[in-house]
Amino acid sequence: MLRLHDTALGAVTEIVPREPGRLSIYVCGPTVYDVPHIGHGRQVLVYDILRRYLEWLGAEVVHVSNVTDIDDQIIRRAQEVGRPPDEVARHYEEVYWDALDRLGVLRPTVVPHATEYVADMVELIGELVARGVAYESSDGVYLSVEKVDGYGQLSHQPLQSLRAGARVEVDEAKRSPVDFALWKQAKPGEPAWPSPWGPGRPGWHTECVVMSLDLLGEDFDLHTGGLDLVFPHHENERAQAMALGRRFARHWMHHGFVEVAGEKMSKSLGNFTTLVDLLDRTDARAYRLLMLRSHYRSPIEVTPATIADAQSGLERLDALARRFELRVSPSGSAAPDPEAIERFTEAMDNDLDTPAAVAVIFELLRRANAAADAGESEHARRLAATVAELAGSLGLEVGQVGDDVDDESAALVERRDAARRARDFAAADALRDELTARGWVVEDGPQGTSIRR
RNA sequence: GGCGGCGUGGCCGAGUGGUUUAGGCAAGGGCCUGCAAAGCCCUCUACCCGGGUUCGAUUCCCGGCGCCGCCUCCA
Repeated sequence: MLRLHDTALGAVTEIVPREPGRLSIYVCGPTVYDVPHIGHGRQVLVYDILRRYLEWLGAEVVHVSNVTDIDDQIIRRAQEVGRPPDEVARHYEEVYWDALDRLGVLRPTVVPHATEYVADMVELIGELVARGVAYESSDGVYLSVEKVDGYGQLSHQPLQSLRAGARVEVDEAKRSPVDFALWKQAKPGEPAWPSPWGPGRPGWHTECVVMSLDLLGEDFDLHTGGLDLVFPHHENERAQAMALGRRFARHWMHHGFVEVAGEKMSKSLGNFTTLVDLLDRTDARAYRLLMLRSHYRSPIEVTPATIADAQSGLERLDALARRFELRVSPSGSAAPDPEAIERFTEAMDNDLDTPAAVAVIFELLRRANAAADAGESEHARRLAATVAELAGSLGLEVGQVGDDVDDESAALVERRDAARRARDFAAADALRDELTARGWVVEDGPQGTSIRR
């Protein structure tokens, strides 16, 4: 049974789904005003790994992830580049999905957009106003945080401590500095939708409430996002649902940050690498393995050194796949090792302890090679198949398609084999150098020379 | 100031009140190989500091030091 760290609870707890065998998950998606950085890459990998693992266990996963396509940042960016906001949003959303496809991340089951839900949001805000929890002000509508019992319980920030927080800006329009905007009246030139409070746009915290409840229903299983969304975003979502007396997420899960030199990577610090840049120079699987090797709640350093480290590990997996001619295939092709499967699921069930799960995979890898060296081919095959099965359950595909060998290189391989048969090692070494110069890695096996990139 | 987290071997990174060890990368030695590569075997073996609890603490408690995150832009 899967156990996860629940942010509201502050502890690891058993995840009991609303409906047995069916997990409803809402993942806070991107605001599409800029290119995604590798921190976003970590986010989507964390939830891709969770989803794939659940599906591998046999659960049905309904994975909803929103796109915020109207927001202050998008408007600002649109003004900077002199384009309409919707065009800016469409552009960056396209960049986002392209990057995710390259990362090998599954698309969500449903992708709602904020702009598709404005009418529903207006309705929800209206209910909050009718209940006296929200109020209209000079520039929009705000939620009166004091009126929500239990505000601060998700982030463990008592209201008093928030009031004391010196960073809260005093805003004339708000009755209390901790109140937050549900509806923002449009300034001239800004995109606007009709509402009882004048033309404008919804505040950020409302869309996820409306969309998650609409697509997953009350009491859905899991709401997730980055640690920085705990407060205020998720706290404020929760406040709206509670103010309406609607059951919201059963569990909350938050992941840690990608760091650079010990500091959080973020747009505001400007210390980010874009996901596209990373993918241009790194095997996407190496990035996934790098993420898998640390726990999802821990900070992680992404540097050329840590990526190279993961790449080396990945190469061992690929070498195993070559040795056993493994192909990524649906489970069942070879009977996996039950004891290893058990240790693997034990690790994963323990709050997604992927480092321990990866350790199981690498131990199997070593044992598979050792068994093959000892001539125990059946046993070795079984272990190797388990490696492919378990790695695959985390979205780590080993044994991908072979390299296309051009005719000239193939001819060089043949000449090298001939030279080696003739024990003309000087010629064989020269041919190897030639192949190396063409970018091939040359390996001699029992069946002769083989090359790969 | 409030709340939360972290400090493990050359590096990354799990975990545990003691007895057998995470795992990966790197390094060194060996086996294999015509030489390599790949693979296997071996070695390097640690828990920030001080106090407490305990027969015994890296693991629990208290204090300290250092680092990080959130406190309404943020994955």
